[in-house]
Amino acid sequence: MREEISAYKRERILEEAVKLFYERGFSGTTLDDIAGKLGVTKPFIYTHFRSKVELLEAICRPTIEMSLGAIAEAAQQPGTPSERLFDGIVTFSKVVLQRQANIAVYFREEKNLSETGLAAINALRKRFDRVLSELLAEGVREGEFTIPDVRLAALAIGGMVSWAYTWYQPEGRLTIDTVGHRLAHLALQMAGVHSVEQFATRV
Amino acid sequence: MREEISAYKRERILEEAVKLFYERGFSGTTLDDIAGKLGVTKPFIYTHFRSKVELLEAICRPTIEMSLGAIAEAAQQPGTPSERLFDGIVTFSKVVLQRQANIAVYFREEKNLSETGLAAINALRKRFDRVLSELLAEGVREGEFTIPDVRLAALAIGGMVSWAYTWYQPEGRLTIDTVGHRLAHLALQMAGVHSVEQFATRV
DNA sequence: TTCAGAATATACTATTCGGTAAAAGGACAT
DNA sequence: ATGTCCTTTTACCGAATAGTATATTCTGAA
Repeated sequence: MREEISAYKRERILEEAVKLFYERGFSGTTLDDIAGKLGVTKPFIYTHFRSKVELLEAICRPTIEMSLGAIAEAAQQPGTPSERLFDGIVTFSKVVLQRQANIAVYFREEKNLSETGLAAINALRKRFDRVLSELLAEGVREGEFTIPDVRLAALAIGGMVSWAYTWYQPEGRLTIDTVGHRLAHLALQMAGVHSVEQFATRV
Repeated sequence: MREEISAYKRERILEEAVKLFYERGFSGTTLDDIAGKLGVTKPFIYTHFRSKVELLEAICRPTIEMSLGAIAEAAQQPGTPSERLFDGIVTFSKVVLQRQANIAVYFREEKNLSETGLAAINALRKRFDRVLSELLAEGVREGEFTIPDVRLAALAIGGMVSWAYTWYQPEGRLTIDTVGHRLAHLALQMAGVHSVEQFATRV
């Protein structure tokens, strides 16, 4: 019970912090700013986080973990490589767009992470690239994909999706699901899949 | 003569600034750091730039202008849409990778720009997206491309290429030209071009 | 040699802001 | 009511650093 309340407060701090970091940047946001928006004071934040940088890590790390999780889970699902790639990109896109602010803060403020925090996150990203490359390679082996450079293609697909944090507008013409499906579709085209049409309305 | 020397010094400052901003971030870099690396003092920098933010703008703006220029020039060249898209992506990739640090600093430190500086750059980016979208639309009209959502495809292609600043390693296995050609190739696949092979060794 | 004017440095200010020690407030059991 | 423990605040420090006012040095002309 006590823990639940504490966890809730922690979440509220994170929510406000990511919002402000997203709008004004990490160094453009004061701990007093965050506290002020929450109607509390700065030392209150220090009862939940050791430092400003730890706050940043708490924003970035779980989000990158979710990104990796999205691809990794889809990759080990049953189904053809095309199906798994499609589903993986859809769910990965969902993470990127639902947690747009977290993703943006991570990519922008990476340099402000602690050395250990950055190392941990970098390891996750490496795994992300490996899982995606492996999935592409499997598709090539099974004759579904035509990809001259699998590692580069993985980076290209990952980039295409990650990049969405820079342009997606929640109030715009496209829903998160729509963007996810269209990006997944484009990923299959990049992979040289012939019968892409069948995925048009999938999931 | 006086002006040339002054321009040269200005360039040296910019060179060192972009390097340090790239390595340590904008707010992680002191004007004294930059001056120190150059063997001069802080007020010296102020004889060439009004403020730290102006320095940042001088790093970002010309680079974004070059990106736009790369696509815009290729788009109005003679040739089929496929050829123009291919060439445009190759030269755009070149800008991104040759000016990797500038691009990275821009995307990371955008929030630190002045309101007017940001507005100017945003206008350039809008034009970039429009030019690329228009090129894709033309390819669709002429039957070369198959693209359900042209605007989204433009963002996807732009993102795929821009993203390269996050992973490209100048000392790595791939040259800038190689990456450019492979990304252009992937862009054509995304656009649904059938005979992509003919572009494999183009340029 | 001297003297203007440009180029560059020294030395300083004012402020912002992450972090903390110590006090106050509040809930709850007895 | 009172004492205890947990939560939150008040009040403060010290370091960092963008920007500047003033001094100095250099250069090239006369």
